Amino acid sequence: MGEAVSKKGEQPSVDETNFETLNGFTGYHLKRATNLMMSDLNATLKPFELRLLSYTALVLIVDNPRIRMSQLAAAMDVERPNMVVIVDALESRELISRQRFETDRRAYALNITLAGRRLYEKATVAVRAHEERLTRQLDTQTREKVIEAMKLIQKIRGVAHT
Amino acid sequence: MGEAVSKKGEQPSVDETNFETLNGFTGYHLKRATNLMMSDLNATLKPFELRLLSYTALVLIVDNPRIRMSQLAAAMDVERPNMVVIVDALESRELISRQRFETDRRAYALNITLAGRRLYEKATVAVRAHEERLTRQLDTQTREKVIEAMKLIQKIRGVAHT
DNA sequence: AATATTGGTTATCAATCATAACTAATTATC
DNA sequence: GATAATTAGTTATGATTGATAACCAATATT
Repeated sequence: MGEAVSKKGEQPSVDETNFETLNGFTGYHLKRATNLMMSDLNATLKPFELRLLSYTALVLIVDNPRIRMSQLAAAMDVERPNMVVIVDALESRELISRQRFETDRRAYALNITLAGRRLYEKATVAVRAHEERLTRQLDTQTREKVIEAMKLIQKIRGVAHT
Repeated sequence: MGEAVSKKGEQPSVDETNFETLNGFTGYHLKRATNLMMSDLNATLKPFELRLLSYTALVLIVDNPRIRMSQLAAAMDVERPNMVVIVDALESRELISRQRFETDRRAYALNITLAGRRLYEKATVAVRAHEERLTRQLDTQTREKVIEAMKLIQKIRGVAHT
């Protein structure tokens, strides 16, 4: 990206790219920073054989014992069919357990297993380090301000629509 | 979405999801806000039959007359083969033109056409409105601070690696 | 001149994400 | 209390996106 080497003195100076217009867009910067963070996060999770979505599922199951698959899917903004694959993978590694609800025998109660909790703990240490690494250059106040701003953006109802 | 309720003495209380841990992560908020913005942006661009990447290509070609495809691909962090499809589509709509370089006859100089510029202008008005709509709740100072923060994050060299 | 490299292309493949349709169980309706 | 409608989870499938390998033509390197 970005910094190109000034090779030769050609006429149209083909070597440097002008990002003028894009630089004016908040969304542009947001997307690029997010891409970087997500890529780094995935690399961070790889040693645990977790990916963004499977780790997120783990976290939500830890924080929400006996959560249902559909609730988890809604919380993660993932289609239910895709949630099945994620949950299947976690269960086959015995990181979580499925248990029928007695009150509603269609649904499963998802719970973390002991192994799951251990992996969660270790992965979360790594994730916090990753977060610290990538936001180190921001002072605490800035970090909070950024989070507040992101929350405000999320409050918007999609105005333009599909 | 959900505010966590730590009500006690209830049953599983399946209705509210606890996002405690995720809420502590900057990357989580960044990703959600970005997803929302990108989704809204795509909806914004749809009337112009443009998508994130094709619009970005248009912008960069406007700002960088005679840019090469490979330079464009590098600027957009897109693999060259995928760049071809984007450029093909724009060219077949006669929004841009390909022209061989005399100095290097392997490469194409990409230029905006008149129709391309007109579409660019219209689309950019819509994009600016979209930006304004989604960041209206942030005062100017906050907006700048956010952009600065995103730039800082992008400065980081990916520490964890593939 | 022979070789390596670069710009662009084609074909292909893997990963991601969404949709339709199905079952079993529950809830709603009459 | 039977029937219809809805919900939870699942299966199969399809569309879209993004990445890789191999190739041709032109330039650069030695």
